[in-house]
Amino acid sequence: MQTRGTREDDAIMAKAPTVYDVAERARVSIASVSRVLRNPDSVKEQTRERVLEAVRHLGYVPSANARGLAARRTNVIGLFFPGHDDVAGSDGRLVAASGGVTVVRDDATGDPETHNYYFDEVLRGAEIEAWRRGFALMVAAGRGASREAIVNDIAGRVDGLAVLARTVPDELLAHVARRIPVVVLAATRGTDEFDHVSVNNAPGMRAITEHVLGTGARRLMYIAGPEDSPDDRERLEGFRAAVDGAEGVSVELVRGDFSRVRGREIALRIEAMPEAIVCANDQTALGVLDAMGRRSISVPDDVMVTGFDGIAAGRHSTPRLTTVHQPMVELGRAAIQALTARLDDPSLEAQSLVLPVQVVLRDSCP
Amino acid sequence: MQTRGTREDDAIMAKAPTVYDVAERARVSIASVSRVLRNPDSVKEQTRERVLEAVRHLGYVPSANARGLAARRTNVIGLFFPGHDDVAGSDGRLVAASGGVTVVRDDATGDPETHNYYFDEVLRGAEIEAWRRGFALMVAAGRGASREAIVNDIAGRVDGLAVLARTVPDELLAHVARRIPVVVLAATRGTDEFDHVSVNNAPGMRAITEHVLGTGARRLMYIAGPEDSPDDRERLEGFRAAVDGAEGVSVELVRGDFSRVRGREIALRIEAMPEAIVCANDQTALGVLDAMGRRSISVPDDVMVTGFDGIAAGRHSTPRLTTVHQPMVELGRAAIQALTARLDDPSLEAQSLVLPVQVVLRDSCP
DNA sequence: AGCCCAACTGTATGCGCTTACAGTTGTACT
DNA sequence: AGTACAACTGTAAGCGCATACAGTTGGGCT
Repeated sequence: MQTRGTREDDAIMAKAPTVYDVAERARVSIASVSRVLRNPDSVKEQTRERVLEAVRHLGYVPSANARGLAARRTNVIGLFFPGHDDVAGSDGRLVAASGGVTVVRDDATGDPETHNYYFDEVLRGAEIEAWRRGFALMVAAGRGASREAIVNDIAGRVDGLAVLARTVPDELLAHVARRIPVVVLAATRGTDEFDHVSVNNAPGMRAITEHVLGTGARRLMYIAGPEDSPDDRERLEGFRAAVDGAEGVSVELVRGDFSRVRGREIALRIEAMPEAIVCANDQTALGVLDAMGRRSISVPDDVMVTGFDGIAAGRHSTPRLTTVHQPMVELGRAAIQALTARLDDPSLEAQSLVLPVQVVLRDSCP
Repeated sequence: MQTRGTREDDAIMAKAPTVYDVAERARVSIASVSRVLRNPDSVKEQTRERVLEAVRHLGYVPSANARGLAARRTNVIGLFFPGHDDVAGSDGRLVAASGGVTVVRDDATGDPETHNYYFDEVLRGAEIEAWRRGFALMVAAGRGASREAIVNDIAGRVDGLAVLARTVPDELLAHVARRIPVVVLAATRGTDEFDHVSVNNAPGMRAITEHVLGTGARRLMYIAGPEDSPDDRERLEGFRAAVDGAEGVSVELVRGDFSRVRGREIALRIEAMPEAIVCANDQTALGVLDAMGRRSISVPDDVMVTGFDGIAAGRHSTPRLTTVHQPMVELGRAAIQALTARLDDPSLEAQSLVLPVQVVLRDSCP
C-alpha cells in the first residue's frame, strides 16, 4: 500500500497533507495517527507527541469526507428553508470594488423590509443545539425549480434533515427520508411519515382573541395570511374558536400575506374602524400600526391591534405590540433534538411535538 | 470487486442504497450510474432511463462524502462567526412536550433583545451567493474553548472558509489556510495572508459626523463599542477625523459595548445633555432612543442621535434612526465571491475589498 | 465483406480515512 | 526462567464514488 510518492516535508505542498504524510513524519502507522486524533488516550504519550508535532508542522487537517466515508456518518445536520430568493441587487457583480460613501434621505415612503426574522431565529436555535450535540449545520434555501437537486444534494451530505413546512414536496421528502431521518417544522401534516415540530398556533390565537374579547370589544377585524400556509390556517381556526364562544361578536375577515406592507395597505383603507384588529402575524400587525400612526388613529384607544410570532421588532414598536410569542429558537432546537433522537434510535415512532406559546400583553392591546 | 452481498430489492434496506445497488438493478456498471448522475448526456437514453428508474425505486441518494473524496472537492463553503453563546433557557431539555398557552404582561422593564442582526444578514448574503455558485453553506459559531476543534472540523469539510473578524486567532487561521482559502470579514488586518472583505467604516462615520456638525451641533457625545473591535476602532477614527476638521467642537467619549441595553443605561445617566449623540452602532443608538423616550427628551429637537449599521429596526424606531448603512448582505456575498475566485485561481494575490457604505438620513438627525 | 471510427459501456484504481484483527513489546506473576 | 496478559502499534480491508483507460457495439464507408 506504500505506492504513494514520498513528499518533501518542508517544500510547499501542492496538495493538502494526509494521514500518510503525518504518519511518515512521525514514524508511525496511519492507524496511530488516526488514533491520536480520535482517541488520544489509546496512544502512548511519546508517540502522541510525535504525531501532534507532525500535524502542526505539516498543517494537517483531516478530511471530513474521508472520515465520513469510513465512519459512515457525517456529523452534519441539514436545515432547509424557504429561500430569500430575490434580494434586491443580487444580480451578479458587486457595484463597487473600493467603496465610497453616499448620502440618502429615507423619508419612509419606500418599501419597508419584508423579510421576517422567523428563519433567522429558527436557524439560531438549530445551530446552538447542533453544536451542543456535536453536529455541524448545513443550511440551504429552497429556490424554485432547482429545489429537487438541492434537497438531494444536501441529503447526501448530512445525517439528518430539518425542513421548514411546505418548502419541499412530500414526494421528495419521502425519497430522502429513506436515507436519513427528516423532521418537518411548523406544520402538522396529515401524514405521519416524518417527525414534526410545531407550535401551538390555534390555542395561542384563541387565547389572545379571548383576551381581546375580554376587554369588551365586539367588532373585530382579522387579517389572515396566505391561504396556503398551514400556520395561518391553524391560527384562523383558533380565532374562530374564540369568536364562536362569545356573544354578539361581528367579524370582518381580510386576506393578507404576512407582510408588513400588506398590513399597512389594508389598514390604510379601512373605513369603518373596528374595535380591534387581530393579525395573523407580527409583520402584518406592525404594518397596521404604521398605518394607524399615519392616520393619527390612536392605538389602543381607538382600535386595539394584536400580532402573532413575537418578533423582536414588536417590543420596540409604537405602541408596543401585544402578540403571541412563539418559541422560534426552541423550534430550531427541538428539530435538532428530534433528529438526533432518531439517529440514536431509528426504530422510534414518528413523533409530533407541539411547543407552547405565550401571550404577551403590551400596549397595543393591554 | 463483486464481493458485496446481493440485496433484496423490495425488502426494507438496513442501509442506504449505493451505486452498486442501483447498478445491479439497472443491469449496468457503476460507472454508468455515476455518468447518469453527473453527465446524463453521455449515456444512451434507454440506459439512462433504467438507471433513473432504479434510483427512484431504491430511494438512492448519492453520498457526498464519497463524491467529495473521489473528486477531491466538497462544494461546500464554511462560514464561521462569533457565537450566540448563551441563549436563555438553552439548558438542555425542552420545558414542555405538548404545549399549553401562558399569558404574561411585558411592561418593557425587562432586558431588550441583545442580539443584533448583523450576522443574520451576512449569512443571508453568503447563502445566496453560495447557492448561485453551486456551493452549499455550512455554518458554525465560535464558542470559547472548543473553537480550535470546531474550526479544524469545519476546515476539513469545506473548500473554503469565511471567518468573521476576531472570531479565530490568527495562528489557527494560518494553519487552516494551508489547506483551503480563507477570507476574513469585517476587518482589515495588518497581515496580508488572507483575503479580506470589509466596509468603509471610517469614511462612513466621518461622513455622518460631518452631517451632524453641518446642522450646527458643537457639543457631541460619542458612544463607542468594545475596545477590541476593529470595526469600532475604525469608526472612532472616522469620528475623530470629522471632529478634528471642525471648529470649536467639544466631545465626550463614552465606552459602550454595542448592545442596546448598554446604550440605554448610558443615556439614562447623562446629565449635561449634548446636542448630538453619535453612536458606534445601531443597537446602541436604539438604546439611547429608548432612554430618551423614557426621559421625555425629544429627539431630534433636544438631542440628535445617530447610529451605524443600518439594521432594519432603525427604520421603524421612534423617531426613525439616522444611520450609516453598511451592506451586510453584500458583505456575505463578497466573501463567497472572494473565496470562489481563489478556488478558481489559487495563485491570486491576497486581495482586500472594501465595500461602500451609505449615510441614511432619518428623523433622529434630519 | 472488411475497415474505421464514433458512441457508448465496463474494469479497475484510488481518493483519505476508520477499525477489526493481528502482531509486538513490556511487565507482573508463578 | 517461563508464562500470561495488558498495553500498544501495525496491517489490511473497505467506505461509495469518479474517472482514466480499455473494451464493445453498430453504423457508414470503401
